[in-house]
Amino acid sequence: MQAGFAFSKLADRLTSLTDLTSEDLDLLAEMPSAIAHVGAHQALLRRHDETDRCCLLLQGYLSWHIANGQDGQITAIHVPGDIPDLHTLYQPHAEGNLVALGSAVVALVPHSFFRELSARSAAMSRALLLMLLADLAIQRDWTLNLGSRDALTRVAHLICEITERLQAVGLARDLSLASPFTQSDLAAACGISPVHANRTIQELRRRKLLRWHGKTMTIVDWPGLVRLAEFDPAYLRIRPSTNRVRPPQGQTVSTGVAVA
Amino acid sequence: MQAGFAFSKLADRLTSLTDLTSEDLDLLAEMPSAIAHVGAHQALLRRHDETDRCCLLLQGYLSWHIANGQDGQITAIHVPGDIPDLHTLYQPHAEGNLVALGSAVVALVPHSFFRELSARSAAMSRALLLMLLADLAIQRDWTLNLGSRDALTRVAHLICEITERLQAVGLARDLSLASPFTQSDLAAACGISPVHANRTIQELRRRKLLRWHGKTMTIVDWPGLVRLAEFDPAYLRIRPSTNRVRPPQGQTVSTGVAVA
DNA sequence: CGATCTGTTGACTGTTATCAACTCCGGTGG
DNA sequence: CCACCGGAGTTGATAACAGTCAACAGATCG
Repeated sequence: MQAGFAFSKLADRLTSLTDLTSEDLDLLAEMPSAIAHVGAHQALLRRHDETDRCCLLLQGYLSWHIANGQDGQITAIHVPGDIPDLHTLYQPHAEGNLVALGSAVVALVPHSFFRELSARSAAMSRALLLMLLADLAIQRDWTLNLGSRDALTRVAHLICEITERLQAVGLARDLSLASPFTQSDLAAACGISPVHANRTIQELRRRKLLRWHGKTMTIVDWPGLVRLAEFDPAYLRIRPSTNRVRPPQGQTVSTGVAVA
Repeated sequence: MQAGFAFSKLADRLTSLTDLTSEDLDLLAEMPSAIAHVGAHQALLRRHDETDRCCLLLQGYLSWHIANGQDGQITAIHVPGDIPDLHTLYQPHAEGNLVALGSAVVALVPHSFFRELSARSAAMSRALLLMLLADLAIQRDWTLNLGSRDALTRVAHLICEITERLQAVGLARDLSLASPFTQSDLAAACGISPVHANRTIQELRRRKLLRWHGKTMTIVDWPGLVRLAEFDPAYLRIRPSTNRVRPPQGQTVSTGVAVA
């Protein structure tokens, strides 16, 4: 219903986390935003910057990148519908560089909008909090991934996670996803060297788990990839995609239970 | 002023994050809590458990532990004043096992208390949110640590972090801290094998950076350890410890500026 | 005072990093 | 149109780091 507008992806993401009424979602229509296109490896925010707006990712990927060692470390990857810097609402200070992986499109939304949104709807306030908690759960999972898996399963797990998160906002439904990031980006996210990332991807190809040519990755054997990665999507807390939007409060829906 | 009560450590922790008035802190005095002693490697919460209370850590260390590979992975370590499962207020579901490292003392506090606290004081609500954001920032740093440092600097960095967090709640002021955890615990947190953890600690001892005998660790050369670990405590967002508690609203204090 | 957990050591193996060279591709300017 | 350029991907050789196995020492606790 809101296709084409900046808030559409955000609505998808929020309803993937919690029940929202269409009244709640209508509040998003008032979202003031400036659309910005950002090129590969370009930064939207740098370490120690202070900001008074958030970046709602509409298309592509954003990452938090921290310079350390040879190639630095990517500590988080965000997909469309995410607000990577939502926490700056409360701590306006950036702890790393917010960098695009490949080219991306974002909507710049003033903090004030989210503050008013929270004030006007308790459900939306809760939904934003759930986005932060989802980031925390994902970050825990990255800790697990980097701490206890070898390169092959690490890369496989990351690909599974990104695929699942894309699907939550209606992308990659055919197990085919945009992959504008470089092998070095992938290496920086998995804590391995670029050379080893290359060999790892070759191994995944050799096992006929995925194809990755150009800027598109296709997962050939999803169950096989999930098995290799020991991937359990429970931590993402994404709900099944049917019937996510509830009717406005006041209306009731027959549950089919109270028949008599 | 509130020494001996369960909320004292929580008050220390919250005021390390943000300004709170003594009125705000007085609300904590009404905290209903049951004190529980938990033994080494005992679990307070298991994966997939649902809960309606939080564990406020008073003494010792708690960790989130996930079974994976040989020894599993510790994804987080908490120090006194922390509420490791604060997020269960919004997602009552545990994603890992909440396990004591060494013996610990916790206060079990019903979710309802924190909900009422949030409703009664916006500042306290914000302070609790900042605790969650601090957990997120720490988790990001663990990702950086595991992804881009070798065993020696990884272990050094973790020890620096724990020391700094302890100091924020008035512990380890003399750079001497309780270390009831085993070398295998440390290994599980740093994503290395127990044998290698042992050799790493020996190397830290050999370099005269720390001593660790029995259940006490003493940092011999703090600047040296910080340098080795490339440790920058900024991400912890701990404020300087002087004059943290503001007078109640309504009162004013001479700032020494408006002399007229 | 024996059982068990933790810490320590040595030898060996395996994974991943590093270095350096080369290819391939897309873009750009002559 | 083609030559050139730079970034990305690929390959092989070697080195560094960390894992595994196995044995033993020391501590702790019933």
